[in-house]
Amino acid sequence: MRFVSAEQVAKLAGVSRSAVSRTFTEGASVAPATREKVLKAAEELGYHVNDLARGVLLNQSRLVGVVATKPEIGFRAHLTAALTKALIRRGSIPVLINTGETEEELLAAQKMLIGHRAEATVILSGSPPESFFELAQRNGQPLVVIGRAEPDADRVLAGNAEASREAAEVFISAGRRRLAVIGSHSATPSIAERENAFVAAAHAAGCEVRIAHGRDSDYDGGIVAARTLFSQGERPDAIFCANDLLAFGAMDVIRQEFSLSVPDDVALIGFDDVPEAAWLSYGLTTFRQDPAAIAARAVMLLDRRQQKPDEPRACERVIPQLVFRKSFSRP
Amino acid sequence: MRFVSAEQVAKLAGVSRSAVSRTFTEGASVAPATREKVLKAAEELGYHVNDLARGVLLNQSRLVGVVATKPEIGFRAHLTAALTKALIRRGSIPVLINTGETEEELLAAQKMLIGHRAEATVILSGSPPESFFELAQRNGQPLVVIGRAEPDADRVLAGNAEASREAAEVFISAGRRRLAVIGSHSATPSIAERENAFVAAAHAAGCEVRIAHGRDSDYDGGIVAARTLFSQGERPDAIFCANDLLAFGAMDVIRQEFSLSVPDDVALIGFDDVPEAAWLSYGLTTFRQDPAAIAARAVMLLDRRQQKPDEPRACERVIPQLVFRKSFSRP
DNA sequence: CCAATTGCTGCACAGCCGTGCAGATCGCGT
DNA sequence: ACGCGATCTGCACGGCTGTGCAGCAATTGG
Repeated sequence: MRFVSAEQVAKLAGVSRSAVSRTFTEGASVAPATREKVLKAAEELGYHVNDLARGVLLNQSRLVGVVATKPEIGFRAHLTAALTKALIRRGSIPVLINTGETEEELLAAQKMLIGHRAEATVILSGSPPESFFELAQRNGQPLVVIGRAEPDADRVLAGNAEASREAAEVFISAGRRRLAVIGSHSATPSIAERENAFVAAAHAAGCEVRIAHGRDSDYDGGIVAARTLFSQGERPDAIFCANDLLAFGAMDVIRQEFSLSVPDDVALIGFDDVPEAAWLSYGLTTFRQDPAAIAARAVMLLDRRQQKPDEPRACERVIPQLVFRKSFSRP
Repeated sequence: MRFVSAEQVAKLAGVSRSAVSRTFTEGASVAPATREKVLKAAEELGYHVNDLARGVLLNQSRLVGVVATKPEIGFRAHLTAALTKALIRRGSIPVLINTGETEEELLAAQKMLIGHRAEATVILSGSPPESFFELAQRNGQPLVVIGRAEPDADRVLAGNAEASREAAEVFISAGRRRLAVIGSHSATPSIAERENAFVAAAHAAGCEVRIAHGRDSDYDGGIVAARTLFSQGERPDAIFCANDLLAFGAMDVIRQEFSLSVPDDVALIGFDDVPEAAWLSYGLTTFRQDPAAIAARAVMLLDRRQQKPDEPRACERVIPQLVFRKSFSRP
């Protein structure tokens, strides 16, 4: 199987190979007539520029790595989808690196990206080892990190701290005093930040906060965290969950296992506003994060970095907005 | 920014460039001693084989396109994740083509894949236009289609018909007679097949079936379909939903808006067994599809096709299995 | 000790493209 | 008619790699 080469197109069109190349190169100088001839011949033969060869020459491809653990879960799924779509619109080729549990797989994938001279890498989640950043640095791979304060890379951050503080405030001003927060043992930096900021804000207002952790930041995590909160100690009347999945698990346990009412007995606030939050069974009050907006910022940072490689690291902020639903009404 | 080239490694190691190339080429003949020298020099300089140049020569890259619409939704999210993981394990580079709504975007993405000499393309969903298959065919791009009986490509199919028939049978043998099925107007081939097979099986058993459609095959689709089913005409006592999301929407409407009981008043069976099906609020009886198994079959087909390009098209089947939960108990 | 085989190595070429440079063509003003 | 500038074209080079082929050293067998 051989692909059509520019040589063949040139021959058919009766021009030199350079003319063909220039026809398909942005901003090159070709006479409209030859351009026309070339395009016709290319169409006839089914010619496609060999981006590999082009990449060899320019020493860069249009690949952009998207690194995520469990990209099928919760908000990350939406973020991944939004990001790939934005990248395609930009003319890039999104490579989804679904890093399993092992570090080797991640590093192997990174080497593939470097081998293919990827343009940049976007990190959605997971905590890559130091060597990851080192390798990227060493090979001039621009990095964009989402939701994590990595100082050596451009980053897009959500206002986790601000939002979490707001959660504490609205709970307290609604008269709730027995606060709790649900996080996880395998917390990403975002999850941890939300938990800590909530606790700090509550303390600042003179409120104690019970803390419960699931194993992961998912539905099951919410289940076990809520069970511990309600089976021992003083029962909370307001819980801030570090993401929506945790909140769904908690809500189900509260209602079904402890027969308590949400929001009357217990108020709940989640984070992310995944579509399930609006489902009739849940009606979760939560902080909305717009995946498309975050993706757009990430792409913007990419563009900036490509145009001015030596600019200092930048940081974009996206502010989550509290959406009120049934699980906790506006005070 | 220049990357390290084999030339430089060769110089440092005191060997020819060929030796370097052979060191990094599977199955090439190099003396252990030189190999060692080369590896050491490569390590020191931070050398990575330029896969682009390699690709130019071999006329192929290790990119594999993964085409999906709305890859963040429901079962597709899990399938996408499983597939990318399997591809990475295989040493391929998964490129996630998130086709927006427009056909142009899809075709543009396909051209990028061809331009980069992608090894193959896997289609998860969506209905690519005829020209898509034509272009792939013309450029020798192997195609693997999941969940769709495209005759011109290798394919992985779920036993939609068998499962749907089973759904009808268990409903009927449990004494349910007022059957209904929920599908969608923008049905994928899988969704349509499930709907049709269920209706056919019920008819064969002498049962009428009411049919309701949502706009899309998602939660909102289930909502509107259930509303039409219960606000007019004879109310069904058993509903087969073409996927789990439709079932969740239907279940919420049945319980919350019509105050009926699931499964006492209405039994529900879904399809896919996404994790939400096991959530306490739903407990959905549904057909399990294992994303990892499907992904493994797809990768197997890829391997086969690469080794024997002229083999006739193959078709792998994966059988979904009915998982009983609260929404409908085993008769 | 010599011949034959084996195992490596380096040369040179092929694979496909973008682009600087020099030459060719063309239009235009005088 | 002629000179000049502008526009386009083709040549040749460079970018990085894999591999056939011939040569070389080393090992083995007699």
